[in-house]
Amino acid sequence: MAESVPREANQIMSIGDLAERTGLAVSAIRFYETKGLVTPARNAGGQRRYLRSDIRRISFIQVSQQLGFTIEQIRTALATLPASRTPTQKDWERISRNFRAHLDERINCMTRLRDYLDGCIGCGCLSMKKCALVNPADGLKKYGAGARAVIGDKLER
Amino acid sequence: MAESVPREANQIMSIGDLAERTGLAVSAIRFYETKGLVTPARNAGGQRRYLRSDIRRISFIQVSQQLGFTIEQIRTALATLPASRTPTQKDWERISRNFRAHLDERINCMTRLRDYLDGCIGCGCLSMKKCALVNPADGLKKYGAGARAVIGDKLER
DNA sequence: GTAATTCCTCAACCTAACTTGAGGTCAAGG
DNA sequence: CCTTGACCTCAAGTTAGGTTGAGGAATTAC
Repeated sequence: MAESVPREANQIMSIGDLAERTGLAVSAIRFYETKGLVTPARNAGGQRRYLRSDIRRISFIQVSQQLGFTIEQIRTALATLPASRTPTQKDWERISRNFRAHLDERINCMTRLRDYLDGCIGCGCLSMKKCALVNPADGLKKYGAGARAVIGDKLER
Repeated sequence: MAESVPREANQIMSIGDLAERTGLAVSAIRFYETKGLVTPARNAGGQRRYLRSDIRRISFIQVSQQLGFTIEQIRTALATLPASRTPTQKDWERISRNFRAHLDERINCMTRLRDYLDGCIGCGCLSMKKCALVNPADGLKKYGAGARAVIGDKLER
């Protein structure tokens, strides 16, 4: 009896609904919640209830992940969204622009690397000094404990 | 007394030497060995002995990692090098070209994504259908158990 | 010749980003 | 009402790419 109005019409979804809408696993959505990326309301029985606007939020997370951003970076970006009201298109545009800048940087970095590749790996010197491989901007990857050692100028000969 | 000739002059290095030359941690080089990326000889005492050509091999691994290739992809690439002789410049060029192709693909993918970004996240539709975000070529990332679910065409409305 | 390095192996630990499973509750349909 | 499926929490497992540490042997430096 807790919810008399049909959820769908009321723009309110269960976690299963949201999962189906976004293509994410239910467990992943819960995981994102533990990381502070979404904060759904709860109904009387303690079950999560999402708004339709959360679809966009989750989708943003998905896209960002595909672009290689970490959960933490995404969390930071989402934190700039207004908490008091449903984010507007302008809000999303702002975040989008910001991420695009990061993306531009990464594309430039990869392009530079690609252009150096033959002169680098192919040439027989493999000199990292020229390679500009030194600590690529916001790191394509950063696993493991501690920061990845910077590739310095101590190669070959 | 096992090694009378100075190692350096003999083009033979200890793991520590190689680590210093490449900027990698000793532990990382050993790790790469467990993954089949390098297979150094051993001296009488059981210590690893590397050739000068291994510097290039290790460097290639470093570069490839920075470019976002997985250990397995790198292993596969290195496996195409001749085992019987020291790889020539031609050998490295061939691998390099191959990797460059992958890199091109990734750059294209990211560029496409970047160009869609505003029309995607910013526009208010966030339609993944148009985003081409579906399973980016050779995967920017692939963590966790099992393959990442493909972002299908089931978004928003 | 011996002390200080360096190296060896093997097992355990680390982070990121999730998934899986156990044991139990909630909600919707008939 | 009561069964079935969706949800809940919490703990443990997974993969990639390594690092850290213990306990012991080999080299190098003086």
